Amino acid sequence: MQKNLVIVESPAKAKTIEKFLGKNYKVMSSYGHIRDLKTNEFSIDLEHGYAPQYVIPADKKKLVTELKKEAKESDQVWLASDEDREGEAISWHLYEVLGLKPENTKRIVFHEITKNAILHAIKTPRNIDINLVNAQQARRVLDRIVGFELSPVLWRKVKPALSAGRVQSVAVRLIVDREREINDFVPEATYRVTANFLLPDGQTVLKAELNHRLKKKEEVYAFLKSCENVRFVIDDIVKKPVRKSPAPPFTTSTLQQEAARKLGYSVSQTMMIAQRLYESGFITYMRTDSVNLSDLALGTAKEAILETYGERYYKFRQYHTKSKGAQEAHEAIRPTYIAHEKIEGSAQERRLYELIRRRTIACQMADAELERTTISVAIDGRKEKFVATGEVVTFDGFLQVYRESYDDEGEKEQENGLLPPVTKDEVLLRKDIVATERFTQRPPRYTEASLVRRLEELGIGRPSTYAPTIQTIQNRQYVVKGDKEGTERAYDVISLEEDVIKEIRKTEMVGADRNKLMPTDIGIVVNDFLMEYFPGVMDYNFTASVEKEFDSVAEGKMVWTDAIDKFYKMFHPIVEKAFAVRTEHKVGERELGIDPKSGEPVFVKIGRYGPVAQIGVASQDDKSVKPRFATLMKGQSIETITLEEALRLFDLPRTVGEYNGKVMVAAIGRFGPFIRYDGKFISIPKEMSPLTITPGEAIKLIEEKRLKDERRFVKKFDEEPEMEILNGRFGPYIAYKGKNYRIPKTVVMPEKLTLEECRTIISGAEGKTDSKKKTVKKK
DNA sequence: CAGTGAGCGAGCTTCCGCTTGACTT
Repeated sequence: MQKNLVIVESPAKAKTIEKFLGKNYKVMSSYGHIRDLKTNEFSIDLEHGYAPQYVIPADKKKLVTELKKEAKESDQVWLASDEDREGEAISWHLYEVLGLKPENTKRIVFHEITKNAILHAIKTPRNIDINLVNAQQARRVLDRIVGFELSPVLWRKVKPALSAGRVQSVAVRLIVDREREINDFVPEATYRVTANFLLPDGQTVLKAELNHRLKKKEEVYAFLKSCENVRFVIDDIVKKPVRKSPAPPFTTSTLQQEAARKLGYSVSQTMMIAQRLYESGFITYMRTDSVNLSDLALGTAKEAILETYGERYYKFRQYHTKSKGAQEAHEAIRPTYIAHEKIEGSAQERRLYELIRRRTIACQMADAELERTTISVAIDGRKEKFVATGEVVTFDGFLQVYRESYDDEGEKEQENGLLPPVTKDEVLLRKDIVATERFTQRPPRYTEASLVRRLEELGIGRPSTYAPTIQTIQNRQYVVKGDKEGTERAYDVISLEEDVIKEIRKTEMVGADRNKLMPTDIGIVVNDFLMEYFPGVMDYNFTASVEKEFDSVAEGKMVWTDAIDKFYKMFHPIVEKAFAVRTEHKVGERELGIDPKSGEPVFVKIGRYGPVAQIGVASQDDKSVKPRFATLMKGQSIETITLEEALRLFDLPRTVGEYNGKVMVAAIGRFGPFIRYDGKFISIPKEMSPLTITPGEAIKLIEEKRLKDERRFVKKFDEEPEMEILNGRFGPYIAYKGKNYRIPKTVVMPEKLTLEECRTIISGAEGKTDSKKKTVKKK
């Protein structure tokens, strides 16, 4: 029989707040939105001013009934969802659905979860801001219109079950555009000239680089020639102090980036681990775009720094969120108790916590101070100079705790540390001068985290959607995360040593990539199609420009349905037009030529299940005339495949030969190329092709597989037939009731494990969370 | 993480933002 009911968005938050408010307050959570448009219908009434048709999702019904009951029994209901557009809408939906009355409903907001902040909020309630709510409705309705009108166009023109949307389609475009930039990239070569000089002591070496790059080989020869018999003199020594400041505290996006670079976590992994830290009360909320720190956090960070590092290392800093739309609904991501150096939890949780803690502390620490020394060496008779730069940390400051990582690390030239002591006009002895051919770098492919950074820069997507968006574009097979083989490239090294000029040719590997996002054929075709018909929605500034409209709505300067009407009147006719375009062929289809055997045309296109080659066309009249199909191989693209390559695909399945009286057949299946032999399937490694594999190679694969299968069974238990010890790709493991368990490294001889020991291993593993992977849906 | 193994003429599909679910017989 409480007097007051407070409703917040997150249950973890509810738990903490309840402690501050005492007996007269009950705090409950709405678990985000409690109402939304129907999931499988358009749900916007175009005839009646774009009226949204909201429903309570099935999994929220129980919760809503409970909230209703509690609200009825309370004298006063406090709607305490976040202070941003979505939060305001959540409060409004609660108000409507729970049937609340104005006289006993109050809207409150607080920016940090402390007793003071909450008590202050209770003292200063306000009403629901209907303009802000309407801005959210406009956002929601626009996204539904874009998504549910574009997707069906793709089903018709490209492939069933595809999707398009304001956020995901632009994310795909970024990746497609980048891949094209990479394809079109022409590296330019220049010569980078470095020299090693001996100081007068005859021992110390000074390494310096020429202050400009040479373009042509003839220039290099001329330059080296001119260096043969000249004096090199220390021309200038400049020392300059440099300061470096710490990075701001973490937001969702920067946390995702740093966790990827420093800990190797994927974007969704980071979010799952952070969620657990949040629920355990170790960190503040993990979905935020704010870099703001509460006074409490600033104070405790100061204490921790003063205690551990001393006054010299402390500096008060306040960060402000730059992005315009940011509402500062939450704080930055930080430890709840900064004094806690370590936490209990899995190794992953501890590492992420430590990262967050270090970043938070570092941002309240003093600048690092460095001294940068630049030494220039004059060449008699030339105006170019050799330059050596070195940086020495004179005061480490925040660097003692945290060093930010960058994506292009390792590509940068190594910087010198301390330079040897030299004096002006000192004459140096030339050891050698080396000119190395260097090439300009192609733009980098996106990683999950760098894509998030780019989306955030463009103001597209929100902290809660970065990870799901990246999942969606991979689920739709617009984009794959994968590796790319590098190619070999030759470069010249021309050197002057003693009085001899020598030229040698070396090779290096370039362009190799690991775990990067690359567009698929489907992604490219869909992107190009959308770019042709819907350039407005695909524009990188589309979100920014509609956000401006939503802002006007939020400020009460515009009626939300007018904003939608303006957009719809422009957008819908284009959808109609895109539908109406009669195409003989599928979007993205390409005719390669004529099959010499049948005289029929050969096409490549996006088929029902992905890229496919086709010989002949279906006949309208004669149903028996059927085209033939063959799936493209991994690495082949409908953009680049040739007629010959396409025709070869129709050689599969192909009889490779016989072995022990049974045939070996090569083909491509769901998981790539394989050999079928004696009712078994053996994968063909990617160095070989099913088109060219020889009987000898196939037999070798079959024998290897046979050997592996024999070694697969390590041990069985008669008393427990479901318990088995097996050899897998990653060594021995225990299989039990459809689940697999790792055998600890401390076990040297797995075959000696007893049933009891196996059980202990399993019960030990059960305690931890095991990420269950969903198998590909069949049928 | 731990083994899988097609098809291409009609059944269904889809958006973006909030938030964490977890059962009865």
